[in-house]
Amino acid sequence: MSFDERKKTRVTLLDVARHANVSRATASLVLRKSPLVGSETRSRVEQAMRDLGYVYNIGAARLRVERSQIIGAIVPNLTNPFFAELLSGIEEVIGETGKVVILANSGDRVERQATLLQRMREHGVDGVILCPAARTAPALSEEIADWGMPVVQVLRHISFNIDYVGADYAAGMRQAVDYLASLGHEKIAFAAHGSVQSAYQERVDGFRDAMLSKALDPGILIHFPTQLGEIASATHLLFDQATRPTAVICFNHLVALGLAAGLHDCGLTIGRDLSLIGFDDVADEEAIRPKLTSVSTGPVTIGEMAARLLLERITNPHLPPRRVVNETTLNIRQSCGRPM
Amino acid sequence: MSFDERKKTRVTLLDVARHANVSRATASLVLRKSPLVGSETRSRVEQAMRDLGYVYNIGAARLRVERSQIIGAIVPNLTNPFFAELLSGIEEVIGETGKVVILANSGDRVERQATLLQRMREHGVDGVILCPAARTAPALSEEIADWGMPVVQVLRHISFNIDYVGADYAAGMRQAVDYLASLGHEKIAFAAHGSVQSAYQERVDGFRDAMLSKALDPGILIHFPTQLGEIASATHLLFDQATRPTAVICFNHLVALGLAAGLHDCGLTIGRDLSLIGFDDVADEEAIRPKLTSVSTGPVTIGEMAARLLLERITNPHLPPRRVVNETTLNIRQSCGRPM
DNA sequence: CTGAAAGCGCTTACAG
DNA sequence: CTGAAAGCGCTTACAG
Repeated sequence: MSFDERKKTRVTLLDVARHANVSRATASLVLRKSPLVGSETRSRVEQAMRDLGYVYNIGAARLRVERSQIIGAIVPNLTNPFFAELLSGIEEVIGETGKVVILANSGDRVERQATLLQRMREHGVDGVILCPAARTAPALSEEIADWGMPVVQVLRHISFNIDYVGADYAAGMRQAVDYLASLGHEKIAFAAHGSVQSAYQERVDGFRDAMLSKALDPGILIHFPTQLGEIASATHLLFDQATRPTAVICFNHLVALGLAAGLHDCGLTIGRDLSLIGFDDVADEEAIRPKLTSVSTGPVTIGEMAARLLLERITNPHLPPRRVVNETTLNIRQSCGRPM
Repeated sequence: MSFDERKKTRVTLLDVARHANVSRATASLVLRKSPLVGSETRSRVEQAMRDLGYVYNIGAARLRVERSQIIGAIVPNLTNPFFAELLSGIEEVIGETGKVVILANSGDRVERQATLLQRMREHGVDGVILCPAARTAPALSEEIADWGMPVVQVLRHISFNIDYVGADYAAGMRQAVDYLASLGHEKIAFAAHGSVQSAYQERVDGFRDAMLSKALDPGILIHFPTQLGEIASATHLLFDQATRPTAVICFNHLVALGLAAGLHDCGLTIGRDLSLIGFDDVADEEAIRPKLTSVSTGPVTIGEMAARLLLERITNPHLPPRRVVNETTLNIRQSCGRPM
């Protein structure tokens, strides 16, 4: 059968019904597994579907029923393995329910994010999981409420009126600082990175608070370039400070990777000349030598939780907004030692 | 306005038309930017859309018109950064056209892949980019043809009847072998990994052919565990062979990462005690020390090309099947030296 | 440039 | 358990 012939012979539910000698209504009931239809009839209809090669048309069904079976996911960066793991968690639990996820990359840009949200509304998504771009106006939450669109924020948040799933970044910083302090470190730097948003702020504030509570100076805060390739060659920034740090806590795994390389290039031995703690604990941390001690935030789990929360929100839109803050754990490996 | 009130007040094209004092047909023409409608009328309608907060319903439009504006993408593994980069290329070019991509993870399992394809058909996707799961029956290509569904295969192929975009893995192997041979290596191992599919076969065959054409023994072929964490601890396999290799070519960047770590654990220095060449050249290669010499396959570019090919296929279904095979390049960095 | 009408493929009361 | 009918929100000839 040629492509064109096929077009006009698309088989519909009515065709199936006729083939099975039932009404279209009955065929529809079979499709949706209603108990109203007898087993003999049911199997006759199912056989007809197979015979004719029937394909359910979700789009047509959606027109009648308020459910598209499509979920949107918007992340600021697809290339970052951290977000890839997040997505994998999301796709896993959404996929299990038979729904489908539309993926989009905002590039951390607000205008593009607006376009994507609009596009998703046009596709009638049942809800979206959004990692808001940096500098997203908090007013977006009111728009979202006006639209009546179920949304959960992941990793970053712009409003308390919308569900949120993230990690306890501040606690993670405390674990890192406490551990380094227990080894005797007092001059601890924070190696920041990327755009300023809630997760950034919580990490920076968490670092400062943790340092202050140990009566240490939280003043060594350095911002590293965005591109992984440039981080290594910016390592010297660590040593251009008024006080030279004996340990560094990294904003995320990209910075950790970059600095691990950069320190090697400087001829320094990690864990001896300088202690290094990573953040996020993506798969790589195990593969670097020395193995990186790192604060784990569990991106896959966060993705799964966000997906579950969204599904609940969809079935029950009137729930009060919830916040799920995942615990962090410090995985102690080989990149920290006592200060020299 | 509450959630429930909103539901019943959904604004339709007819509402817009009435508000703007035109017919529904005219409003529809404005929507699709037809030149048939006068500029004064057009702006009146556009104003009405804004006033009423109209949202275009793609699903409804699709019912009339054969185009869902949805593209499917099926990959065997989301967590692998290589596929994340591929996806980012796909999303980029599909997104530019205003279309949307449905993402799904087959887990490299044939049955799950079948479910996903079915689900995508039900959603009426305009086409799908498929990286076929290992052991996919070639007969799938006939099913796809029967469905009349535009498909392009990426990275792996199961049939010559379907468009394909990949990389010239064999040429990449030749570049790697030639380079090592030029340094004087004769005992070169191939560190394989993962499931057997076309890309696997092409790499293995490419390695063997390249070795034979240099009159070298292609017999040192070792299969490493799937999980990144286990590769490092399996490094000893390299030295359990009848002839001890002086260089290793890795199947992909995961193996390269794992072996780089494992060799370090064995107290060996890469580039001196053993030369190592990576494959795929994901961002990490630059961040490892020593920097890994690696064959680049350009996953982002492949994703972009696959997306473009699919768009062409959709607009012109009768084109003969095409094969786009991307060139590979050898990025020489620091992980290879002369044999000891 | 505009209006009235048919139809895309489904679901959902409603009456039997 | 089944049939006839209305309707979801759009597009597309067709006639003006």
